Amino acid sequence: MKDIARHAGVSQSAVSFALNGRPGVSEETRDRVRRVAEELGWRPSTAARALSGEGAATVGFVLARPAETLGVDSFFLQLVSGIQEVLAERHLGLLFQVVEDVADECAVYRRWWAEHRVDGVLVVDPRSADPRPDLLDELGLPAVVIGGAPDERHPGLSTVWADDAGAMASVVDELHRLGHRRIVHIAGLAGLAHTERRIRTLRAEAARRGLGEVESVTTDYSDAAGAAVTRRVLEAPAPPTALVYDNDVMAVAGVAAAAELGFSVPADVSVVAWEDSALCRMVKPWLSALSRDSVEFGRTAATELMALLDGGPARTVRVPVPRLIERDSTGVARSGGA
Amino acid sequence: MKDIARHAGVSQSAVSFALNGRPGVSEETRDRVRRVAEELGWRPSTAARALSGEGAATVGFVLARPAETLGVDSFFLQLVSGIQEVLAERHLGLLFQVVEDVADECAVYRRWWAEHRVDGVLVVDPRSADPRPDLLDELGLPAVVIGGAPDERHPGLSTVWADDAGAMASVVDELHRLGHRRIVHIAGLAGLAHTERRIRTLRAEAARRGLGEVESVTTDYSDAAGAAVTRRVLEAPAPPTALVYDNDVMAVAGVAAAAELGFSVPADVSVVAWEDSALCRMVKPWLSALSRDSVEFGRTAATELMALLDGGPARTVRVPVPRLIERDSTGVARSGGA
DNA sequence: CGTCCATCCTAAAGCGCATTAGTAACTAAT
DNA sequence: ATTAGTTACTAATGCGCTTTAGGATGGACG
Repeated sequence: MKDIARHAGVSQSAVSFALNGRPGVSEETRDRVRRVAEELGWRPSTAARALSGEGAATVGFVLARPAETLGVDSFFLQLVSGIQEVLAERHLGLLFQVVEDVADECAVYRRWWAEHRVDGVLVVDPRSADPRPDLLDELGLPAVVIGGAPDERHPGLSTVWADDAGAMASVVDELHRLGHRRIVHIAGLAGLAHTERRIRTLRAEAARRGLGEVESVTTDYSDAAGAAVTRRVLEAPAPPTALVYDNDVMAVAGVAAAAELGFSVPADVSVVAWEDSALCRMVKPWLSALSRDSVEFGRTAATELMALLDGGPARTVRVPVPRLIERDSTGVARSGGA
Repeated sequence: MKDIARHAGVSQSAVSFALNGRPGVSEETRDRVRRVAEELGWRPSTAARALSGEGAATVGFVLARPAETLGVDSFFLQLVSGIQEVLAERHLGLLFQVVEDVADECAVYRRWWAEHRVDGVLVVDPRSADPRPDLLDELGLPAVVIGGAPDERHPGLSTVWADDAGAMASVVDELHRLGHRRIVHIAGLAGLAHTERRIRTLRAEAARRGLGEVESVTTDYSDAAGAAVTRRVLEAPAPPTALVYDNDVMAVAGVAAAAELGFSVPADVSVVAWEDSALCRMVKPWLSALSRDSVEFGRTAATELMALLDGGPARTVRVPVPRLIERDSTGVARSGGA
């Protein structure tokens, strides 16, 4: 900046005013300064900017997952990709960290906050008794919770969520229409907010329709868990005629497990995967799946965070309800399903 | 820090010396300062540190992939996870960015450099005529190239690589032993260095053994491409008896495509996937695959980068050769394979 | 007893930017 | 012609830290 000032024949402050669109310099000077800056390939030092109170031009994203669990999961990469798209427009950086659990995640937030490393964070995998919103409130760190339910207890946090309840209802609706009466839900991690929301909704919808046996089994999202639970429920005395899996990986593993037990899909048992991906079209039969646009989800979340950073109010935004794509793994229930 | 100085009854400089392990303060004072800092929950402001010449305490990682391509790929997430593990020990941040292509990637490096945002970068997917090493050399940005071949033209860059040539040789070896003579390699992206290395090695190994027909077809790593190429080569007059896929996704899609054409695996055609993952055990038959430890790969790369940041010399490190895990998709060639 | 050197510490400068207070020139109002 | 107001700029300060250049004290040594 000193160089620019010299080349343009003005003071450093004038340069600062000119480049930041602040009043106090003539349009003519502003243009000249801009040109010189361009020529010299100047870019503001984020460190200096941050130090003089402008914020770090960075947002944080923590993924709390044991390293081994980071398997075949397209969701997060797509989410991040969408986030980036929006952040890049403003040249905001994304500080990314993978940790073991939520406690570590909180520690990371504290550190980032103390070190003034980030201006805000994106929180994923909200839980039922989640310490993170409280912490972020306490730290005053702007944050967007991705995938949480609207939360009135933390008016400072924005929320971007998909309507799992509506999606689950549509699945139950369709399965009921196809004659299914015994549905088992192979759910995700027990603590997660959306897992519990799906479980509650399934129960409610089943009750509303007078379906007898619905069951939700929580898992760790792994293919192994998907296969194991599938075997267990299909070997029970009165096996279900429909299985709803909370992710694509478990659904695929489940179909394989069912086949081994002599169950054919969809003749003997229908399968729905929550989360559509290439995976769903890589197995036979192609899996019916709940599809949503994860990239767009990320875009929305990032947009909300930027609004928050600009001083806007916290908001709760709902992305479109995941839509059930019917492929070949769902069909009319065997023997009336009763 | 001012607070600490006041509480401890010393000057700010003394505090700085004490906390950074610099000489110039007594052990007693050092301890006292440390205690006070602890009590006050002090953490250095990275911005201030960076501004006074200490570096940004951050390394960069750019993934040049169109958003849609970010599908079912466990490799990168695992790699990043390994990287993090090492960086976290030193409280180094990871600035992550997804861009469309290499040109954009270069632009990101330039920006990060100009903004003093990162102390070094990790480069993935090296290409055959890659502009990045030159750029990084020019900028003087410490960098580790992940997955490249040793490169004497850029003595400033460290390289961490897996021996694709050795791995490919072992695959050809095994397939040859099983009686296969016609092998098709469904390769990855044409420009990538490791793609070309694998193609060259396949050709060389085939020639060495007098195998006639080997072919490598480059793709975009997608399931669609995997299926399409598989159909094409299997419908040819003299179809191959063995298929080597450059990733797990294409292999799975390929097996499905083969089945549709009436080819049974491994009776009619053997399949090897380059990259082992849960996916390989989610289809029938389980896929034989080249397995490597991607998390460890990430750890190694991060370790090398830190060595570079500490002023160490650039090095070339080879991680263990991927090992062929034989499962159920490989077998003796049909009708002698000839 | 004075000199020299360590040791332990302080004062002050500087990193690159934003910002506030201040100045000079010029215009409009009294 | 004096004052107030406006515009276009400059000087100077501070953000939180590191680092360099001293300053004070005390012990060893001639």
